[in-house]
Amino acid sequence: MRVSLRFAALGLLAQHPGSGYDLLRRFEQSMANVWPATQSQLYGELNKLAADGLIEVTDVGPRGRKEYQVTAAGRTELVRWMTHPGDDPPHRSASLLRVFLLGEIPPEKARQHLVGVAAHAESELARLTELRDSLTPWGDSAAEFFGGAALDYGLRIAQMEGDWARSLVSAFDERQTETSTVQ
Amino acid sequence: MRVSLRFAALGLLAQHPGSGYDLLRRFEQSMANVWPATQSQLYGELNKLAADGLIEVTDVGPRGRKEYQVTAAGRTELVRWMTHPGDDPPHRSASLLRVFLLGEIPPEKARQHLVGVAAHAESELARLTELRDSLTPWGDSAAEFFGGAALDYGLRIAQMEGDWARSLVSAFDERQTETSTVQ
DNA sequence: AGAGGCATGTAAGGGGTTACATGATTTC
DNA sequence: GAAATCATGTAACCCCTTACATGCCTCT
Repeated sequence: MRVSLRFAALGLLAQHPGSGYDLLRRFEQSMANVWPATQSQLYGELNKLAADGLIEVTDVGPRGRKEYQVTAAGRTELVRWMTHPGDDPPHRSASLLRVFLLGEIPPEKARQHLVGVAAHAESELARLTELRDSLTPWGDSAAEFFGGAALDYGLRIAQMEGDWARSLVSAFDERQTETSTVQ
Repeated sequence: MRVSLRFAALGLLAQHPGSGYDLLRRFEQSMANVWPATQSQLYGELNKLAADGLIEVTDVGPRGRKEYQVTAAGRTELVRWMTHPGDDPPHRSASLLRVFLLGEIPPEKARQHLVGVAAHAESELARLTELRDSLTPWGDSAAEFFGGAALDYGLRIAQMEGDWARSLVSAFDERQTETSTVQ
């Protein structure tokens, strides 16, 4: 059983109970960079989780609002998933695919693309740095600690991607001058 | 129109014509780390690409083998996709999701998991280093250059992930001693 | 009374995986 | 002749996205 939105939702509910609507906003805010989810999908998954007994409705409020809470079975299942990796969906990166195929387009455009990748990495780095600095520095719960760790991962990726793209542009330019002088 | 296997297949065919069967092996070998694809999906996509006129059958061999080749329209479409990013599927990382939710499992298990992440990064680094060193060093075509660049990206990711996981373990240990002494 | 937010749901379609199915050709 | 490999395809199922649909509650 693959399924990761399942565990994303289960995990967020484990951090704090709430309704689908509540959860949706938490997906948009804290989790958007790790595991984005749409409204439609989320409601469906919550019903499945409830049907499987991993979460339960503890209260029904105005407008049919359902307050969800993780059950004991749900916690067990969450721990099981978290401590048993190996069944994750494979990584796919469209941006890396582009680079892989960059030899198939005119060199000029290829170079241009790489410069764009570097620029994008820099803006991501800026965005995430700003996000980190805007975070409440007094938070020291476990959830905030690991949320910060995930953010740090993003920052390191952005940094690395910028370094990589810039070094690639250099290597590309060297390569181009080489081949043109050989001819 | 999202669709990336489409362009992965189109791009590989642009590098070199061949049959679905040929392509499948190239997916398993050179492209497995960038954009994995299954046999089933690939044959379906090739038929769609042919129906859309982006590739064409140039020859039919034994066992109904179809030799495919990229058309002019296909090249145009490939260049368009590569130079116009922005419609890529969102990034989802199950392993990062696990870290994000690590506060929901017992600290001991959380730490254990992080150590495992560091170990995995190290073995990935070793695997990719070996792969790089086994590559034909005399290759200097554009495709090989950019293939090497993609591989370098993977190496940098592995390196970064190891650094990150190790620093996280340190921070986690500090945090644990802090809270235990405060009590 | 109307606007905006709260709250949940369904339907259609695309992309991906697994499993099943079939047959031709080459190799030993 | 048997086994391995070549070669393509179909069917069922799951995950995700977009769009549509519906109604309630609060605030002004």
